[in-house]
Amino acid sequence: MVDAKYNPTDIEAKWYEYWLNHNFFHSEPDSREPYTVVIPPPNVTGVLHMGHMLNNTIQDILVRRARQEGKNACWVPGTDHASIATEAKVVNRLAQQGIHKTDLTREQFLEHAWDWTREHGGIILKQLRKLGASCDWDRTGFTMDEVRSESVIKVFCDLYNKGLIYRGVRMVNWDPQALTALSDEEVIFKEHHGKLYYLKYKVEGEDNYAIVATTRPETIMGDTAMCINPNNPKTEWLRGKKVIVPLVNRVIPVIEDEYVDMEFGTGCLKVTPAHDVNDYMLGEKYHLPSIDIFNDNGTLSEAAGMYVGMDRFDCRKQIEKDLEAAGLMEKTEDYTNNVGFSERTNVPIEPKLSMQWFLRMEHLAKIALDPVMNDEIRFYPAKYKNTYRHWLENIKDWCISRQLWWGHRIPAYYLPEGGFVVAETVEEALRLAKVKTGNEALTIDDLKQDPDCLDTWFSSWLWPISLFDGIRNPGNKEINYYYPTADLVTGPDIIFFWVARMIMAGYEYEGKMPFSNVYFTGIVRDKLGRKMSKSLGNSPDPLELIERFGADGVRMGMMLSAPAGNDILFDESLCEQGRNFNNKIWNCFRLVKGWQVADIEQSASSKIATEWFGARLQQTATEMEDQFKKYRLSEALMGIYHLFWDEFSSWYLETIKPAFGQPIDSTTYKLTLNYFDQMLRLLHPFMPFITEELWQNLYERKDGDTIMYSPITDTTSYNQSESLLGQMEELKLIVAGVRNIRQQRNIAPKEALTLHIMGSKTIREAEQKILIKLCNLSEVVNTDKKAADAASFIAGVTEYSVPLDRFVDKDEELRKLKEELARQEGFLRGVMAKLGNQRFVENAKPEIVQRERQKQCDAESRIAALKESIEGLTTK
RNA sequence: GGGCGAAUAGCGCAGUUGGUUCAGAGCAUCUGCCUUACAAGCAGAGGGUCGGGGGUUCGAAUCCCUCUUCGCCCA
Repeated sequence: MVDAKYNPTDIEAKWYEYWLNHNFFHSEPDSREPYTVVIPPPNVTGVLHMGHMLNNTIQDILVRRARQEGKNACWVPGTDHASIATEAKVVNRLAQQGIHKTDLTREQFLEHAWDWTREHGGIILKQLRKLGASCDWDRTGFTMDEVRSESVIKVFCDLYNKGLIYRGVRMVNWDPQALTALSDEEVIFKEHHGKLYYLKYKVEGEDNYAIVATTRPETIMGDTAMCINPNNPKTEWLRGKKVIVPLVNRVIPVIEDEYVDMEFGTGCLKVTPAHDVNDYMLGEKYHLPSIDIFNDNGTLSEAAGMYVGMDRFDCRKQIEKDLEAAGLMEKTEDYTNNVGFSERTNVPIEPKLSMQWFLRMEHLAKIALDPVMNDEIRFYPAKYKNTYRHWLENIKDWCISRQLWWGHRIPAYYLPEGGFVVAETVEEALRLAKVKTGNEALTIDDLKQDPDCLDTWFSSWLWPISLFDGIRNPGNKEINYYYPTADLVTGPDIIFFWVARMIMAGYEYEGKMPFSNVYFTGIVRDKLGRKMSKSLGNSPDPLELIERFGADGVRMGMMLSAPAGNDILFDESLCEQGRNFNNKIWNCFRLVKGWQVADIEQSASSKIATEWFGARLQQTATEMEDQFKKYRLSEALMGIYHLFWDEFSSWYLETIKPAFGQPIDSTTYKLTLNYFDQMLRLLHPFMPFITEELWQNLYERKDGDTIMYSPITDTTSYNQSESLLGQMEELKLIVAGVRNIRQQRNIAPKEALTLHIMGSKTIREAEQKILIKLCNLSEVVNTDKKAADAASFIAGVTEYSVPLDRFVDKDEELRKLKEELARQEGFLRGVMAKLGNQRFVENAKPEIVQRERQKQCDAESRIAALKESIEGLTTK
């Protein structure tokens, strides 16, 4: 223990291994109160980014704190299979090897996907260990492992049998790159700067044109009607007519519907039922034909009849030219609109009619709304309740099928004679098929399983249940013990994707909420407020940060300015602050453990200091308890930070510190170690490594001891000694006053000063000793008469002065006194105005009025003292 | 276009039911210090009238209205 600087690297590795070797993170059901957290599963092949750092630091803090509170804490880690993202990566890798996905069988492709998962999988979980995450690694789950997969299939069948899952043709969000449908939640709307094209539709049998404004001229091949608003006088002339689609020369009817926005464009809307959600609804309503002009990959299909095989955006450019050449384009305008992009592949979504599986949401939304609205499940911050309600009240059915192979294959089996059955196994499917068809000759080979797989979120929503095998084995020991989980820590961006759906699944399958509290973290941004992204290159490498500042330092950096729900503007200097704090703790430890201890009597000043700090520590512990309850983690951290650095290091240690070469009395020493121990425990959830290191070295410990299971300070018996705390605060003010005088007059710390206490104020001798020590005073004297050349200050309601002789600058002193006098008089005027207001005295609560009278009293005595001093200086 | 939220010190934030000198702590800034644990440190200082306007009240950062600006979600 000689290093003047704290070196985290070795220490962190050492203790993490120690914790693992002793199985300290592992939980089994027992008689203690459970405290369960399930990790928001990151993508199995992802790598750690700053968002994970924040999120997992918070979880670890909560879990470690719960452990110290004597709960049976269980933090279950795991990953999800990230259907689209992983499949895309595997497809890319195959492409580099010259292999096309369609060249492979499903089984061959999945073998490649599993290879990929084995190669890249779980890196992120290893990285979390560097952060100090105290996950129960034995319980690591994966959405595609056996337990989770069977759970997903079982739930699908169950919901199907309940009539909540159906198959149907709907307009879905199609990702032409990933070649799959997406749910509404996976579409991100972005501003797109494009053009508004004004196309000329010739009116059949007339020499007139109707003008249609559109952002997507390439879809005209799919037009099957033109629509006007029946209330619009400008378009009235088109009523009942037919128009001719430009270039295509198809004759389409003009229909009328109030849906059309009269203000937009020309008031004429082209209707393309196959390629626009709203047009689709019009198509349904008026029984319009639907012409699907796109292939799955976004190129023009045979049905378009023109531009076949051309990409949709190339086609837009080409058709613009062709329309102009044909004189059918009136004009174009610059136009900005919102276009949906795929969350995963970032290509523009193509609305597409297709056959998909859907989950009805009405029932699930209903059971999920109330628990949040009535605070059975609490959101932090609570403002997200509104967002949540709004979504649930406007919910649409969930498209759960994906045209992918990497995922849980939909357990629907099509029959040779049409129709299908849904079953957990193919054997069961065959049985059902025989019943359904009455055909006993059917074999498994006759059944064709649906090729699609399920949305990844369809497995994630079961996570808090499936991790404890509650779907396959309802009522098992683990699910009974660990469910519902306590806290969920996640980002508000997945409130619909995940949080809401977990609540639905929780009530549907367990009849209980999946968690009691949801802590929504902010988004980690750079210090300019930009989102961290690979393309901007503004995201630091978390592991490199840990190398530079230590995991504890980075954890503290993340927490320092991360109140729940607020974005954090990440700046490395925050980690630096964390590292500095570690260093401070380290050096305090060196100081304290370096003392010689002797069996001598405790000094009166040390007695006061130890009593004061004991009360102060209790106070902070109590405040932290309250802040943890409110999930105000940054404030809890700030509380212990302030206690350790300012109160303990700067005040307490300076007060009890023995003179150079002198030993410390054993009473004070023992208490100091005890305080140190208690503070390390309070700090441990935030900074697990350094606290374990120092805790282990504070006293003799034996193998198997750990701070992880050391209870935090018990505050139940806390009897906050107001007077003890108040007295010390007053002493601090006096010390600050003297130091200020030194500073302003440039008096060296070595120069001993005298302190005069004016008036009748008495300071106990032990307290005087503290003043003498901290201010380097030669003596403290009570006096009525102030020395002529003295600097003075007011602490509380008492005036103190320091005779200065040669140091004093009389004019400067006078100026300061007068300034202070003016301030006090102004304050008194305010108070008097209040007290002079009869309505205040009559209406305000008595204690408020009393408080004002006290203020008046204090101000008057301060003013008197100041006047006296001014007079002393001027008359001399 | 619909909904939600925010605006307090240079910066990012706290401020519970209106009432203690209620305008706060952190970082940053400035000044002086290598004082025998720590310069990754010690000691001290300055800085905002609470986005603008109006109202309720004895009293408003806090409640109401309005305007402005910004953010998020949804369409």
